[in-house]
Amino acid sequence: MELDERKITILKAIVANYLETGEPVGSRTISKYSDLNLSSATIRNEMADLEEMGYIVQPHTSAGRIPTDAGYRFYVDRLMEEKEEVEVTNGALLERVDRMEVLLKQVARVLASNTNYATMVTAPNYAKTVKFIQLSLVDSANLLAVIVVDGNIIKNQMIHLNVLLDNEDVLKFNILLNTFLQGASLEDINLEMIQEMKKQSGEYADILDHIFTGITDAIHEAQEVDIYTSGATNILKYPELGDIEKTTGLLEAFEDKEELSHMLEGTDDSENDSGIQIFIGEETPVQNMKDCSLVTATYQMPEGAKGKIGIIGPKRMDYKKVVSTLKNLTIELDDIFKKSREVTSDE
Amino acid sequence: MELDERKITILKAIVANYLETGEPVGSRTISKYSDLNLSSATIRNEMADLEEMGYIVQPHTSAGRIPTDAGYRFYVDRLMEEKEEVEVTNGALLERVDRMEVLLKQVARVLASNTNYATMVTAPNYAKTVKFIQLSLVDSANLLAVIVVDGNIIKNQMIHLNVLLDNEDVLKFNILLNTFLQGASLEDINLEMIQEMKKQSGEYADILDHIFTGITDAIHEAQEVDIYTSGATNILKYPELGDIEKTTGLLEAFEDKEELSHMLEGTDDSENDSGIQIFIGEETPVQNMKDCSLVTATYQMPEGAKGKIGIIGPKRMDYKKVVSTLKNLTIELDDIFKKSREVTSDE
DNA sequence: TATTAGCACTCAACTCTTTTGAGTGCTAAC
DNA sequence: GTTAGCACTCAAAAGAGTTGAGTGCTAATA
Repeated sequence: MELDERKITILKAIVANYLETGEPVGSRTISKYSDLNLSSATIRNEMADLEEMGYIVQPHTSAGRIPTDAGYRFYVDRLMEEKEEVEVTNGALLERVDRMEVLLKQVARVLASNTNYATMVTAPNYAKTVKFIQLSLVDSANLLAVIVVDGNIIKNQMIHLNVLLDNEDVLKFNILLNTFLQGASLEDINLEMIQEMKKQSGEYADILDHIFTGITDAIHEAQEVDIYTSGATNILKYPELGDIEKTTGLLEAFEDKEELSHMLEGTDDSENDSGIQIFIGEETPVQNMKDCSLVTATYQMPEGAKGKIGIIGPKRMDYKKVVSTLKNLTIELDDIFKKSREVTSDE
Repeated sequence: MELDERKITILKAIVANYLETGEPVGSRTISKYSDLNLSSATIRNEMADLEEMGYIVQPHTSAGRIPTDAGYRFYVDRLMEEKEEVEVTNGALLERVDRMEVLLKQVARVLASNTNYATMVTAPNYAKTVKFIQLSLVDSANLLAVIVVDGNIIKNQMIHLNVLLDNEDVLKFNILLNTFLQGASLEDINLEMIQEMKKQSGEYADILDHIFTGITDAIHEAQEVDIYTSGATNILKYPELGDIEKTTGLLEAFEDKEELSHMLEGTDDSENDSGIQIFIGEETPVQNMKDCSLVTATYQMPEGAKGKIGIIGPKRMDYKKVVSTLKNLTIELDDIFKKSREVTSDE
């Protein structure tokens, strides 16, 4: 059987209507709604064909049709023309904020309240190299290590001492650490390097051990992907997601930040020029989301670092709106990062 | 009417039974369950009295009784004998962790999975004074401000420069800042102080402005109470919380970290020696929780700083278990802090 | 040959009624 | 003061009927 022009028109009408109403779509509705001027009987015949081809199903005999995953997929890939007008919200969407963390939290929050879906945003993942490292003596027992990695991500580590150091000692350590570590990527810092540093530090080798533990801790932490979520409760607004168990599962998945960030990082955006990916139902990378759709976008910083934005909603989410919102948002983000770079001038 | 011994026994039996089953308790159940050896008719008479006194109600005629808020309150205050045996989980409950943040997250998580309620933990709130402040030149355009406040809470702020500074300038600033700010409580830092510093800084007054904005930002942030939550989805396990709307409201309240931490900080623990407080139904400080109970505990650090732990569950939560778990937990926390203090020696 | 009108059929959802059973309050007897 | 007994209540479950949107099929139509 062939998917001719008319069948496509009908499929599109069905999906569009279902996205709007959430109710199974009947033949008579299409007969009136579309400008095909066909009787409901003809539509019925076509619908039977579309069902056979796997694009739509009936929830039960004598009900209208709803799209299958394949139906949504076809709609998203081929039928959905995006809203081309730029959103009015643009510009006012985000206040300018300096701290990355605050900015991303806000992105998640604004996006959730704009779309009424659950949202998540990961911090950009750099190929992290150490840019600056400094130890300071806070008091006689505590040494503070501050590590700045590429992209101005700052990590602190308080190191407890059981020997007395004076400021001169600390200065020496600082020189030693910076000589070795500045510009090193986090993977470069291995046992060998540590051994070498210990050798050069002479009498302070023991303390260095202590310090190193602190620093590697901080580095590990810097490597973890931060993720911010918002709008979890929006999930409850879509009762078609079914029973409480499913909802619970979803919310649990949404609470598990680690799994979420892995999931987002795992999405591959290489082949898609806009950086936007849509996962429908079973296509989602996490079992608990198989009754939902996931839309992800990638934003990019001037340094090349990338972060992800994700939206989880029901399969009948407003894909058009979500995609266009995400596009605008990534553009705006790119803009903010570019501007903030101009202000700070070059490195 | 008087609340005699027998009425108390019956009330206790009713509450205990309802906590266990979640079903309204009938007279026949009590007649068999308790060792009073009274017929159900007698129990019925007593129950009518208890209802009149406001301790129990019938959800509808011809149903058994359930406790009112007053009934729960009486049970909690007078009838509940705590489990005195120490929990087996004690000791293994928490791995030792160095970073406060990680530790508290774990507390929330462990507590949620142990109790099956929603949990939250605030970071200890210090009377914060500046302990150490340092500016460092990360590169020509970026100045990093590191501020350590009492209790070794560290805040960073990256300050973008549009003038060139050399290391000597930075050193001057550092001396200036530390002279003025070290030991100052966060409230002390006011306009007057800033004016005075500007005067002394001479030609750099403009830059200082810039720097100050950064520092006050960081200080503000340090004053915010951090809060960690876990087990939000446990709320969905108790359908007696009623319709989806209530549940949504609850979950939303639970997502709003700011409101939550205000709420917890607002609970007054002065008159209770164990530091544990129980809020039942309407007693809870937040409207959305009026169908739940909230149990809070206070833990204490050797420096005197206090933090709160909160548990939200249905009114028919297992108060005994929750209270004893919280007691053990705060003891264990106190222990961890004491130990970590011993190791780091004194300040 | 494609389209359509017409009709019998299906089935979830709704309403209305009946049944069930746990639980009560009251009264009279112990 | 306690209890047996009984009539009464009412939510919840089960059943019966009604409705209406929607279908598939067939025969007539363009």
